[in-house]
Amino acid sequence: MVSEKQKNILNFINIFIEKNGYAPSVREICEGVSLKSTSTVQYHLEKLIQSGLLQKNYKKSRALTVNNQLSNKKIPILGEIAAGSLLMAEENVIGTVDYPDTDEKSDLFALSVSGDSMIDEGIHEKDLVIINKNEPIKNGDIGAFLINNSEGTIKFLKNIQGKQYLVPANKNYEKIPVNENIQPIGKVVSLIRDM
Amino acid sequence: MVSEKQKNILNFINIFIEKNGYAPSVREICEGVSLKSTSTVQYHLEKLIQSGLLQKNYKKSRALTVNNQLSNKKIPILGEIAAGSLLMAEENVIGTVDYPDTDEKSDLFALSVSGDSMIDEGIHEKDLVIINKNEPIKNGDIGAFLINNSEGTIKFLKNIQGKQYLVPANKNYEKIPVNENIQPIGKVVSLIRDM
DNA sequence: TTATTATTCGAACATATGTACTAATATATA
DNA sequence: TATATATTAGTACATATGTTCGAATAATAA
Repeated sequence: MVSEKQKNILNFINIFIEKNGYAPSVREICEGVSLKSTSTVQYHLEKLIQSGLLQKNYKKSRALTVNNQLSNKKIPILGEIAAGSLLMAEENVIGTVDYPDTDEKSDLFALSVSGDSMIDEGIHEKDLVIINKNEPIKNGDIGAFLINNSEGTIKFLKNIQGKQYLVPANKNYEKIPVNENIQPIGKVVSLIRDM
Repeated sequence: MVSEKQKNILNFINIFIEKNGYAPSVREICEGVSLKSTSTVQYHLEKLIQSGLLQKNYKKSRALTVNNQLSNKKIPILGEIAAGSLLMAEENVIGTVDYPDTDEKSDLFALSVSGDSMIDEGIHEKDLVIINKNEPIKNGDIGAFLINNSEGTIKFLKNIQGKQYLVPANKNYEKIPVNENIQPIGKVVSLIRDM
């Protein structure tokens, strides 16, 4: 529905606002996206408005607002996972990380990776993994699990010959059969590494 | 230094922006703070600018920005790197990513990783790497480089026996001696992977 | 092919908007 | 008191800016 040029324009507006603090004029958009005519821009703006991606105020200068409902929210970073039910207790929050809020229903938190059991998947020690507690861990997904109500871990969830296993991505570790001592926390949805 | 009326105006501008997403015009400020003349508003705006509380762009409509420093900024995601000097051209921007703005002097952009030359460092295809153009790439750092003014790549920068090399993290690739065809872009400061 | 839709341009128009200038009034300062 | 500074208003001007219209071209569907 929205063409490449329209996405291009939307991006330009976004970046312009971010850089300048106010929206670009029609003619500034012209320059920014290599269009010669203001009416062409007008045309695309109408399209973007119809698509609900942009809002405009009739006859007002620079009165554009982009529908970035994707505001950012601060996600708690948990340190040690003490006990299952106390998972989100304030005592365990060691920091926050900014993360774009994509989904209203998602319940996110971050965990600092310890150990190298997922090294072959490019998940390193001290990487920050974002976990969505509301997203189920499906076969083949990487998820966060609580073992014996005390130890938190990141592993693949895999179905092998009808049985479920937590599978590491490291030949030096063994897979762990899923039993009543293993409690799923949520799916790993993102990874952040600062270097 | 700043009078009540000026605080009043600043407050009105702040609320207006919060409500509408763009700054008010001079005449809208007139109405908002019960002043009859645009020149009176102009007068107060000058005062506020002198006090460093407001910024304005000469002759541009609604180009007011209040000095409220925000924590997050949108970083452009570049697609193909066409040619060296065109690196940041709007045509190449394929999206934006939210990232906490840590440093005023940093000039950040994001690049989607293509290829597997850094796989042993846990940098996968389609990972997003954040690059700071203003941070020099030191020995042992991972940096972004432009080869032959056409191809962008992520590699280790390593000093081996007095010579500089771009070193991949993959046994299947060879290291590349740094010469005039290789142009550093910036240091890789972060990695984001969505799963 | 023909018809339809999407995209682009140029030119002109109407006005929203920032700016400049002068003057009047209040408020402080000497 | 006189003098300077702060604040407000009115008017007019220049132009930055959104909008409209008509037409040409490109892309797509029928």
